[in-house]
Amino acid sequence: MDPYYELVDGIASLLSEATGDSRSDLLKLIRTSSGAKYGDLSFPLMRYTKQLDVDSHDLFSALKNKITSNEGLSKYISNTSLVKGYLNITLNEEELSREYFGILCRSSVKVPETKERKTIVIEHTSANPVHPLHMGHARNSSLGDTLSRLLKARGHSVNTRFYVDDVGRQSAVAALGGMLIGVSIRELAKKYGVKPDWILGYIYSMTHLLLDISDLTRKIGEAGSDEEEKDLIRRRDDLLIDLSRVIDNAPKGLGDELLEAFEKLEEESDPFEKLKYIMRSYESKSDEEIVRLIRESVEASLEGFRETLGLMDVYFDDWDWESDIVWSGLVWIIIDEAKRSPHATMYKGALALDLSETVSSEDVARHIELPKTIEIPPLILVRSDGTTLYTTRDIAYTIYKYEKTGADNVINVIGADQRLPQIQIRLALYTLGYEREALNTLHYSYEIVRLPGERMSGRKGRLLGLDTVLKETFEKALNEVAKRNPGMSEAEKEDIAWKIAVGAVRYSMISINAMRPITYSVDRATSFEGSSGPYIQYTYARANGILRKLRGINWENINYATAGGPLVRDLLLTAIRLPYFAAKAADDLKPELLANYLIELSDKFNSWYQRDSVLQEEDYGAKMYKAALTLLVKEMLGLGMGLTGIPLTPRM
RNA sequence: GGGCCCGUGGCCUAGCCAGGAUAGGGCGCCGGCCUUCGGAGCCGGAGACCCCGGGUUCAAAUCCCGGCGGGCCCA
Repeated sequence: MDPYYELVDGIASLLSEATGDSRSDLLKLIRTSSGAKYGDLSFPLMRYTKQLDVDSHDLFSALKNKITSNEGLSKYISNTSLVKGYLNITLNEEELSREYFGILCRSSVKVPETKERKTIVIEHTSANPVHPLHMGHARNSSLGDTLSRLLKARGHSVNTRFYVDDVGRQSAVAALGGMLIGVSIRELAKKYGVKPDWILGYIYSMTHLLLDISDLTRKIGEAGSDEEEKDLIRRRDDLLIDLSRVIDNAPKGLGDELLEAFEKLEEESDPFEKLKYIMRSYESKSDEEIVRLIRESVEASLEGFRETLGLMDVYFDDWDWESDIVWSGLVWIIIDEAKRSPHATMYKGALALDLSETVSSEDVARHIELPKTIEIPPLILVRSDGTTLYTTRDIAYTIYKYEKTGADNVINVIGADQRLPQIQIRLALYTLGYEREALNTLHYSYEIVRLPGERMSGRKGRLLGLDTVLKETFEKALNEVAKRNPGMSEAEKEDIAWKIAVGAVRYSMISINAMRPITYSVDRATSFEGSSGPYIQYTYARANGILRKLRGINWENINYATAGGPLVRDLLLTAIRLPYFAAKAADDLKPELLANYLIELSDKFNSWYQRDSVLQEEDYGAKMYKAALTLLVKEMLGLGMGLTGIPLTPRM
């Protein structure tokens, strides 16, 4: 276990005994002020002097007694004082140094494991295969992957899943486009030298626009009034502009191929009938050729996703195809259960589930964040034409996740714009008797990533691709690395530049509270200075550089009195708190806590380092202390970087 | 029209859930630090009615109510 974590936890226990409040409540009240001015740990007594009706001096001495008479705790504490109503605890830096240096010498630093281990499914990214990944997905992946790393480190058993959205109109549109060109996505990718997910993205956007344009052209012919006709023509012109932009962005020749084939299709048959046929036969798995076509093109796109996510160091345990959930019959089992349910109803002519009773249940109100007064309309499960809705498939999928893994909790990392349907899904689960699944499923929502001025739209070809951002950042990083390391091999420079690019992007995505919308600025997110991933990586590299030159630490000859220097002491205490904050970041599902802490630790190391030389230290024992402290910082930074997916950079 | 989220120096952001001691950082701006443990850094400075108005409290950036502004969702 982690000594600092144990120490704070132990103090909270003692305070709990004295005040009668729970240990976890008191844990929240203990402040870890890093400025040594007010003590290293402080606890406001005011609320309890009133609550317990005691004098603050009496309360203070009682608490002080409890703490100092506890042997396990008191050895780490050098002083307790009462200042302005606060109980201030000063930690014993020498004792803590000994403890942590001992850990470094024997093994390695770790996140303290929880006593309540759980099996947790994290579904994240789950991007639609018809668009290449954009910066919104980068936020999703970075959050989801960091949460999974944190929870694993905390001792939970974590299973990560990607839900492949291959059922519905969008993949059918993409398939239609692919069908028209008549060459597989993989071959097109090879032919044009472009990643398959981008090829499919272009084909989807173009086909989608061609369909809309075709539809408008028909409507223009049938327009009843001049006014209506004008409006339709204007709308069509807009789409034509969008189309020409997408064609310009796509590899040269691809647009022409598709345009030609689409015109031929329009002459020969109705594209919309064709599309409907594709949709229906895929969902019912009735046409082998269609199934093969969609599966193949989606799989090709996923290959592109894996390549990008691999660069980001994001991997999944399982890939679930939406079509498999449909074909397995699970969706229809749910629909049957719904039909038999007393809450079954008809809404707008379709089978729906009445959620009103569930909404008013107290059990639900405690676990699911419901809007205050909103009326939740009945949830439609099957369209009047017999096809299912994605929410219905999502209900089945949620149940599937629990069945497949025996999970205690499911965390779905999904954009905040999906809030309402996500609430409906959980309410529907509860209504159908899947209470456990409903109450233990969390929608981990995050706000959108916007481009300055507009929303990203894959359909219109307006998106900032993750591949594009990574490549740009990589180029910028490579330039910097080359400047600083003229003698280094190209391969090593590139390897380092990729690490920097990933560090920059991942940090920029997790360091900001998920509820805050991000207006994306390439400059800011790919900055290598100030609060940034590369700043942390740079600090790590510097610490590593010192250790490389030191060639080993003599653990027997450390002068622990060195711990008393103000900069050294502050750095030490900041370093040893990292596992504690990592545990908190995991428990609160707040990666940004750890990201910010890594910056704080880096700041303190850099300040110290600038003023207090390790290698030039003349006193041997002091030099060894500083060496061990440098190693401690390096190990703590490395631990935190590993948890946030910021690649380790021994050199850069 | 209704619901959800956000509002902290010019810009970005931490703190808000769990009220408590001079509101932390970063970018940008101004002035310093390369006879070297890596300047992607360090030191110093200017810059904040914590969106507004009420309320609760010994104490409010933080909690409650009412506005305003922006985003998202539903209609």
